[in-house]
Amino acid sequence: MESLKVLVVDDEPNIRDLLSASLRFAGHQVLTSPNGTDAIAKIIDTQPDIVLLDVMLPDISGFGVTKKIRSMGIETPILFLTARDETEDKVTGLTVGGDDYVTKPFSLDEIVARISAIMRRTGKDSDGHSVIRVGELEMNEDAHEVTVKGEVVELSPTEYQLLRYLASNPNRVLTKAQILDHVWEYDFNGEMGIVESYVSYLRKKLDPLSTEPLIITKRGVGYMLKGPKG
Amino acid sequence: MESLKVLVVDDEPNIRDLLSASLRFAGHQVLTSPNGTDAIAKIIDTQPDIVLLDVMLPDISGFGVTKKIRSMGIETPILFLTARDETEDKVTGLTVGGDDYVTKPFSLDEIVARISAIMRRTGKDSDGHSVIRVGELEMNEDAHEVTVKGEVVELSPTEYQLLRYLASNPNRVLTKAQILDHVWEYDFNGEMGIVESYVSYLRKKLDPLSTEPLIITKRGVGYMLKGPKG
DNA sequence: GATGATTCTCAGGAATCTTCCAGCTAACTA
DNA sequence: TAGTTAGCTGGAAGATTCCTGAGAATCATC
Repeated sequence: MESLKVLVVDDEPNIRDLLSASLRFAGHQVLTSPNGTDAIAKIIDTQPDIVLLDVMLPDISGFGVTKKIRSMGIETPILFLTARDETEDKVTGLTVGGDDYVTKPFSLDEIVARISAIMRRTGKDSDGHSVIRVGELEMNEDAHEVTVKGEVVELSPTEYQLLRYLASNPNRVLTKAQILDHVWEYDFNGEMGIVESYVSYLRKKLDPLSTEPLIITKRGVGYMLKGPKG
Repeated sequence: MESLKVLVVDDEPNIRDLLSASLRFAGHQVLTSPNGTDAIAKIIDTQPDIVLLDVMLPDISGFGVTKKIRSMGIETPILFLTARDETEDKVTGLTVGGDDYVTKPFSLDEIVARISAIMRRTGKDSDGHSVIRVGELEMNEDAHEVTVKGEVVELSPTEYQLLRYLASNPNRVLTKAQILDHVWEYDFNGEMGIVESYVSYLRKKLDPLSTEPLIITKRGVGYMLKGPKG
């Protein structure tokens, strides 16, 4: 995906920092805003490509911000951030345009994936293919379907996210800490052993279908998904 | 359907926003108008392909707007938006031309379907196929008839709309939130469990006739209607 | 009104997924 | 080679998600 101008709106500095660091690293230009009024001003002023918008803000709610900017004819797609317990009834009507939502606590990979999906749907992403291909592995993001040499592999949500993170960084060693930070929700406070478990699950499902092991262990460093080139 | 120029006339900003977001996302060009006089001016000025016209407007009623523009020889088809409690008598006689009406609160899928139907009838939609085909499933939009391998399946209105939304997006996972936003009326504030119920109803009716399950559950993500390609 | 279809909610249970643990194996080091 | 460390994997408990039958409420039709 090409570089985007992203506006992050959240009153918690931790969340803002987390998201900006991650998105900057992904090559995007990031602006932040701590409340609704400031967000509206920044949206008008800087015209971002996408807005990550917390629903619960100290002054105007995320919905209020949306109404305001939409009434001004600004069509910037929005990814709402909502607490898990306030979703259900309040969320209706959010997914009609190009908009979408994720529940807190989220994982960073989730955010990146949703941004890609929105950009793809709104047609603003030029190289928008929804299929990740690494060697014999193929991930169809629309259908959420994974195949190895054409054979379909059924994965659980976490297995899918882990594989997507690995497949998005082929031929590059990712430490367990990195994997934990990207794939698991940001408030997860378990041990890194869980990454080992899920790598094991993935191997058990993927390796029987592939000609050579897909996920390589770099002892003392981390894991790497081997692609055709490297 | 090719891109249309749509004029949305309603005094409630929420409704205008909802409709414009949805129609813009569907690839149409959208203009909005908050009252009757402004609407008449915009219709004359911009010559839209279709008008979504609220019957209850602050100044001139939707009927008044229609009379006015018809008297000027403008034949633009109109989709009326009426409150449910407005008597049927008032509405009958509206649909004389290519016109049609939906009652508030409507579902977005309903609106999109009605627009397609009008465009088909007035012959302005070139590639207007009224049959949706996905694998063994066939939905005839004109006859409102569903068949699996040629066998007719009787569906309730909601079941039909749900299936149409799924069939319009084959091989693509749709979240329960998306389904709720598109298939159910916009003021529905129940739980997402209702989607599960209706998927269950559909499966009970469709699966006995098909060779393989049509609706796939992607656990933790949503539902998908599986087509022949994927 | 009465009957039947339809919509919607709810709750029990089934299936699946997540997480942790513990014992084991493989790899490195001295 | 033996000791040490890192990584692998089966098992199990607990949580989550999904399915579905039952029933109340509403709507349509005669």
